[in-house]
Amino acid sequence: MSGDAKRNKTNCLEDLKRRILTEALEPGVYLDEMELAEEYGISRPPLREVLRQLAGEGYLVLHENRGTQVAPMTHKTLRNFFIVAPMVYAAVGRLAAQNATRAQIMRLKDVQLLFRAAIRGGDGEQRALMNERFHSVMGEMADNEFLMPSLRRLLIDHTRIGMIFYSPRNTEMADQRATAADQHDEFIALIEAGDADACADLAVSHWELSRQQIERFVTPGSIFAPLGRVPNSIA
Amino acid sequence: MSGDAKRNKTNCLEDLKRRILTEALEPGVYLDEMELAEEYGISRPPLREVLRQLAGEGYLVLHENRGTQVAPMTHKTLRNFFIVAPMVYAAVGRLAAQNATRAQIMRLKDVQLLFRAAIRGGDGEQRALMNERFHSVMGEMADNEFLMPSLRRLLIDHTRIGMIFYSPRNTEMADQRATAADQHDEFIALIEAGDADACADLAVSHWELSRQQIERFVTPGSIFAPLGRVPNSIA
DNA sequence: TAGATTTTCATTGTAGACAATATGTCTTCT
DNA sequence: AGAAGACATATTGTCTACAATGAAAATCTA
Repeated sequence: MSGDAKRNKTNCLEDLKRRILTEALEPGVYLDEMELAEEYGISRPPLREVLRQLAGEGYLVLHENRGTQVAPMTHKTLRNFFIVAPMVYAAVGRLAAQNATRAQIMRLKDVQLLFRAAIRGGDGEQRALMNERFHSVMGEMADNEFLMPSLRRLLIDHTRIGMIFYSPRNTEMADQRATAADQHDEFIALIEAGDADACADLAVSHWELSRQQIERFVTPGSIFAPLGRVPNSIA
Repeated sequence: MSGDAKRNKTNCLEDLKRRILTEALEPGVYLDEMELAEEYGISRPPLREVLRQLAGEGYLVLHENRGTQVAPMTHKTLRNFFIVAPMVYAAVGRLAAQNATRAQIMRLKDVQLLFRAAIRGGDGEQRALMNERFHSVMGEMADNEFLMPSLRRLLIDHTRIGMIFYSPRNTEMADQRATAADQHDEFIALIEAGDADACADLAVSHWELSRQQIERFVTPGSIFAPLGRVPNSIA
């Protein structure tokens, strides 16, 4: 049984990411080490390594002696997101067009097919994950270890925010999804052409589309009420 | 003895960071888990947690079943650094001026005193660490969880690069250090005044100073020859 | 002697048992 | 009855021992 331990461990890592991104594990929720270890068929030490790594990548927050929490989303989170996202996305777009390899472009096209399939099928979870992967691949194209950390962090919350609002029937949102998918195709074309300026501009447009969608839902305000406040926080 | 384990663990984390930043542990070097565990008086599982965390923050690179490596610095590293640094530093400067708290400004002043003391004393290691801490505090002032990851990653290599070139006697470099210290004081003043635009501009100037210093030393080219190539790498 | 195969061994990865910390509950006292 | 303190319990953190992987050395074959 222990022969599969490593496989279980990487599966654990990927699956926890998926559950957090899709909000199957909601922001602010506390995790149980024993429970998770048993669930993934590994013991606690390697699980704890996974949790540390996920904390390092911004999926989780570790509280010493008080457990592990799925990264909370507060009102400030959204504000901060709006400040940094356009800057980083534009930079990634530019660099991706400059540095993409043939193999990466092929991967991007594959992901885009899955993305469109998810939209057609009305599968919100898969749509969110494939969108995340699309922009993650663009990040890899940019090939810059100093830009990637912030991009990764942005994509986590961008994906989670997208999951909150998803509603398959709403025609207005369906239109937005169609536009987003078309923009993805444009990304591919511009990257293949190596047109850095246009790709950076498109990244800004793509962001604007997403921003409008978010803002329309934030006005109620209730959604971003304190999800998962830290226990014993002084503030 | 096990009562101090936690203390040893945090000490281990901080000390490894210090050794990496000061290049006491050189880029590309491989670490020995047993050796480190013994050195810090903890067992391997918690040490491995520390290593995972450091990997998540960009200090280390984990190679499955083949050990842990201090993050290498290649020629491309420097190129990528030059692309992202001005963007992130400017953003941090702007946000720090907008969001800094009284307590943070006091901490910044304290760090600045230590920074100047290190320069006067000719202590290159301390100078590098206090410079890192100064900009780290500015990052905390910016108070943006999406910007911080890239800033942290930049500061790691910025500090390591700075350590390579440090020479206490060279008068030209001494002048540059004096200028840098003065700019730090300007940062403090602008942050206290809440002048975001000026603070962003200063961040760019501060970066320019550092960039010039780096470029002067990179022309030889030998320094950034492949330090710490990944074993069995396909590329 | 050169190459390929097997064996050895150092090092990483994991499991299960133990220790320490924090929270919640129950008692006790005012 | 309410609050403070001590205890009990659940959960986190750690240690020792074992398993598995990979690299290097030694052996064998052509």
